[in-house]
Amino acid sequence: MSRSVDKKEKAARIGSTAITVFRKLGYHGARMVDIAEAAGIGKGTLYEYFRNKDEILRFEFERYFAAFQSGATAAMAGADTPADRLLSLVHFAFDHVTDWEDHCGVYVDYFGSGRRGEEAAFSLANIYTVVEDIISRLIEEGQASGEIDRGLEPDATAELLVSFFDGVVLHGVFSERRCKAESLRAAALRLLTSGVLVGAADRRAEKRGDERFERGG
Amino acid sequence: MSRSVDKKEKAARIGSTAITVFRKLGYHGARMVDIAEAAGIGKGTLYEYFRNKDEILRFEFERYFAAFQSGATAAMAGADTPADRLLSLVHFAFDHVTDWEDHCGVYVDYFGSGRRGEEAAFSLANIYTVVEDIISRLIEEGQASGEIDRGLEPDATAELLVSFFDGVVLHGVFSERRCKAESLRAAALRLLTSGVLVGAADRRAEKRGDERFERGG
Amino acid sequence: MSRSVDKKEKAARIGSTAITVFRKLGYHGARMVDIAEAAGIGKGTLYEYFRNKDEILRFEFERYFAAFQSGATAAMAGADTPADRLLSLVHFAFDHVTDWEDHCGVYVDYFGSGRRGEEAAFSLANIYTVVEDIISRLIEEGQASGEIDRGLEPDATAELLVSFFDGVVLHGVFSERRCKAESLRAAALRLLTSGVLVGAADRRAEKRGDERFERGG
Amino acid sequence: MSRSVDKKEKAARIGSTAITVFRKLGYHGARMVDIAEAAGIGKGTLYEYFRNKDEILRFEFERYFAAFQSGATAAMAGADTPADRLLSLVHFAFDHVTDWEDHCGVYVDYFGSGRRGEEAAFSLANIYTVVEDIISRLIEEGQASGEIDRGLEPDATAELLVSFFDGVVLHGVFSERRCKAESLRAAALRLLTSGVLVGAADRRAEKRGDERFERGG
DNA sequence: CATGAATGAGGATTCATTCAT
DNA sequence: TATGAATGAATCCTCATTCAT
Repeated sequence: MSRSVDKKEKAARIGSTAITVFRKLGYHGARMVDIAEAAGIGKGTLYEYFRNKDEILRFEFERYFAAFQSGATAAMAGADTPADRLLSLVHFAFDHVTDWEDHCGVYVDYFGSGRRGEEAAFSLANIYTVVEDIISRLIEEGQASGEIDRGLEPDATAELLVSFFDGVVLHGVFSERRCKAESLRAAALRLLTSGVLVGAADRRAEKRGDERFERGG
Repeated sequence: MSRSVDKKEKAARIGSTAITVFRKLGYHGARMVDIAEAAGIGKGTLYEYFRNKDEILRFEFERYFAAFQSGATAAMAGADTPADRLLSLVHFAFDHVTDWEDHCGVYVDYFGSGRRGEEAAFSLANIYTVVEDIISRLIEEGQASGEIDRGLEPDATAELLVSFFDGVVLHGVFSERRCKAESLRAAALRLLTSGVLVGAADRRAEKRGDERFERGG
Repeated sequence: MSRSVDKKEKAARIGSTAITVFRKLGYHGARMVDIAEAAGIGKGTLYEYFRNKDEILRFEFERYFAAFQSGATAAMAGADTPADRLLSLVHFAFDHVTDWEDHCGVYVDYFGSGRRGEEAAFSLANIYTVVEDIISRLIEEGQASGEIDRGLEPDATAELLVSFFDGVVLHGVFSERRCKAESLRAAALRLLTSGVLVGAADRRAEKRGDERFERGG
Repeated sequence: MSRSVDKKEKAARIGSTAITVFRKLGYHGARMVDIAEAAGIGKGTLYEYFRNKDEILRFEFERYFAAFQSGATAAMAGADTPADRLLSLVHFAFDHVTDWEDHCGVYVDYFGSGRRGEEAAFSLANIYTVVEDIISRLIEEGQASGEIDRGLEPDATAELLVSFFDGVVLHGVFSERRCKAESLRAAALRLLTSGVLVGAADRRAEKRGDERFERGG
């Protein structure tokens, strides 16, 4: 048993190191030796813990995915209304990206290489489906309870929100960030809740005012 | 003069083909032979038109970048107010992604491989800077004219918008799109203009109402 | 520790084999596979010991150069007068060429390819400078002690002697030798000591006789 | 006829240019394009005048060889005694190297690549045989007439002299010359005629004196 | 368990040569 | 005759993976 624990722990340490290396050198650019050296072990030892290069990434991706799922679940559990749950989710997403920054960068590199339909269980498409479904349902609930704009198409909006989130990740990977994470998060929340344009919000508010009259009438 | 060949045009044809191949096989996965075969030429001929694999991508990236710049400029030129220009830009961005879909996919793959500060002239960071500056100024103008929410921090919002846009691109690369591009675009525009939450828009509208009284008073 | 291999020794064995291959096929004509096969190892293994083709030659050249230097030093150490040292040096040079025959042949091939000023530390020019300086000084000493003809210009003679030596090497490379090494060496020594022409030696001897008289008088 | 003259002349011009290029870039390093460009013609045109890269060198080598032969013959024709002929030959050799410097350099490069027995008609071994035979006979004649030291083995000495000559060439190829050609030539002549060592010449002269007595007695 | 020496499949790139114009 | 576009054979080198110790 203790042996098995040791092995797992060492695999975790290696995997974690590997991500750092992948991040710096790119998945393709990183050689097995680089990882081994960074982990302070021999090249051959790597293969005692992982079948091959891909396997290391899969291992880490699983951790990443699991952390996302449990974190997202927890975030939503702490909120009452659908809208709050949505905002909590966004907050969590920002935190998650910060905590798993290197991972995110690596996945852009790795999954970006047109490997699309390769394996259902091991792809971002997978995580997307899960999250988009959650958000879509959240939106529907929010629309039912009147908290969320009924004019939005739940599926499209969900996909869009996830896309936006990806974009924030991607942007950090592609270019040095110019603004601080905090002001970015603030802008994101403000934008998501009330949009950019003053006129549009007004018009909608007015329209809704009319609706109330009409309904009320 | 020997066999007359329009070198410029042939280079364009090869580059275009290469992008398709890159998209399908990934930049790393695509072998020079693959590109040559796809272009219906010999392996060596490739090197008559491009110094190496990288050069092909650079060539295409330049075209992509140029198209983006001129397109964005044109889009904004056709609009009167800052807010309209912003919306035009968003519209154009969606069109651009559609027109240059393969390119976008390839760049995610290529630039994702931690090659960050390599060369100023050849990186997405470059395009980002340009666009973010434009948007930032647009927001400031919109805020000055009262069209855009003054609570938004121009720089952060600009970076965020570009990030969002990237996200939409990335999402298409990473997973098969679930919604039609049209409904996605509609959702995006609605979201950008008035946000998701009903309450927030209301609250803001009300606040502004108060301001009017105060001002008026 | 894994398979214990004396890396130093193996590198030496590979390098030595490589020289043989270079000699037979020419530096350019020899493919890495040829070397690997001759050494009884895999192509990739070569690169465990040497960064590239060039590096193999450099490695061997260093050995050759070191052997020359220590050998020349030892040869001269065993002689008393400058003239003896010079003759010892010539003897050693002949021995050296015999011992390092393949090397010499390879260097003609390698350094002959107009790569002149490439790298100070790695060129025959280097070895030449060292040797020519030694010989030049030897001649000066010999002239001072009256053993060597004072009419000779030390620098030019030194360069010439080294050139002659090179010529002997080169000749073996370019064409099958017609005479036995021994008779060649004998001829060289005779020629170096007293020249070819009878008349000249006589004339000089006579002149010197006159000088003696003049001095004596 | 004029056509044929044109062709020949152009071939000569191309060949001459090629030698310059070979000299600068090495035979292997020089690409056909380099030669074509240097000659101011198209790559394909090269093949109108020469079957292939090798052929260019052969063509030039033939010129070089012919010039050597006729020059050597003329040099010897102008001298009366064997010893004078030998000295004339040496003088001519020095002139020849100067006139055909680039050629010499190229041949070191080209023939140095272990291509030994390839083709009798096209190799330095060929030229060597011719020259060595001439010199050997010259020495025998000189020995018969008493002008040349009878202790020298004609064949070995001939081979040696040619080797020496090669050495002077080689040295110029391998390293920047330190001494002026003139002082080198002077040293060479002095060395060849009377050697380096004073004592040896004396001893020999004395010995010969004894011989005279003995013979005379 | 740990290791690193050995390996060869695989890919980018070069360049002499051909040949249609 | 002159040309340069096209070509693929040939070669260097990399690196994931194996395996003897």
